Amino acid sequence: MSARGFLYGGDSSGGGGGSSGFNSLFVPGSSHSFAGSRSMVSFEDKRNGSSGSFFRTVDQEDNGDDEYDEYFQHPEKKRRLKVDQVQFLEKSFETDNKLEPDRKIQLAKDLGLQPRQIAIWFQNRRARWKNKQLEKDYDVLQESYNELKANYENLLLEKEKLKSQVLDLSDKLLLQETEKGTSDSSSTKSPSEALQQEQVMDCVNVQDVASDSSSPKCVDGVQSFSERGDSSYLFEQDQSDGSLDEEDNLEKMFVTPLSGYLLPKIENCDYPEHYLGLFPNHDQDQSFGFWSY
DNA sequence: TTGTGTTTTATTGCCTCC
DNA sequence: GGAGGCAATAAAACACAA
Repeated sequence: MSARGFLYGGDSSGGGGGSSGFNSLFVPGSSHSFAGSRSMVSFEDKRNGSSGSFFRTVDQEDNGDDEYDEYFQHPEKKRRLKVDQVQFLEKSFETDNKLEPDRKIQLAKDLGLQPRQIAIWFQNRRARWKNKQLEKDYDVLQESYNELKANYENLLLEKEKLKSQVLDLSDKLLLQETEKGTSDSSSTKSPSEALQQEQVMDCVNVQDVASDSSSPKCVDGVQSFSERGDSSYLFEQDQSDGSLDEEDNLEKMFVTPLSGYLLPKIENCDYPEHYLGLFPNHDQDQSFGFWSY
């Protein structure tokens, strides 16, 4: 048995103590609320409701002698605090949830309770408050998770949309390349060719993608031009030229909408090979395997 | 009325601080 | 080493549906 467990004026081991200890401490007419008390509510209050205690007991108000007799026969019973007492303690708890010794003594006097009971009440109240806080934290986290999940699902939808858009554009470019191979070598574009190229360039909107901070980044060792800071990566096939400096190169490039690759704008509609050749594993099943969010 | 789940009061053991 | 806090737990009191 701990020293603290002994504070109720009786034997606290296993709810023991019995009425003998209580009776020996009971002082009829005493002005001290704590004299002889070992249960939740001072027994002195039951004997003399007008004593120094701020509150009377529930039983005293409600039932009178029957309950009083029961108390003497079963003084070990646990008693709940009165509503007024709880409200008083709640207000005190709102002021400060820690209990200094002086405040504990004062509250005990005001409420006609044992200082130990005040300490226990604050301890249990802090535990309840902590649980409430945990519940609130959980709700906040849950809400945050739901928001992230919704964002993620929206990004997946956007990804699929962009994916189909790129495939559609690739088809158009391949078709364009095929038509070019079968037509004469004239440098003049047919109206349909010009329209197709215009559509491609409209869809590949450099500003939209480059300024979108939420755009996915390419991974798996594939770096964009801006990450690499080295234009040679994208011009390896044209290095024989050697006449272009970087400023000239930048003016002739565009950023791919999906991965942020910086690719050369190629005149005469011949960039299907260049465009597609810069995507790793370009086929319909794997061409987007380097995406990550 | 009774069985059951929840809340409240209280104890115990361990830990930290002074 | 004592005082006090906390987590885990017991047990009484309470709420409520069947």
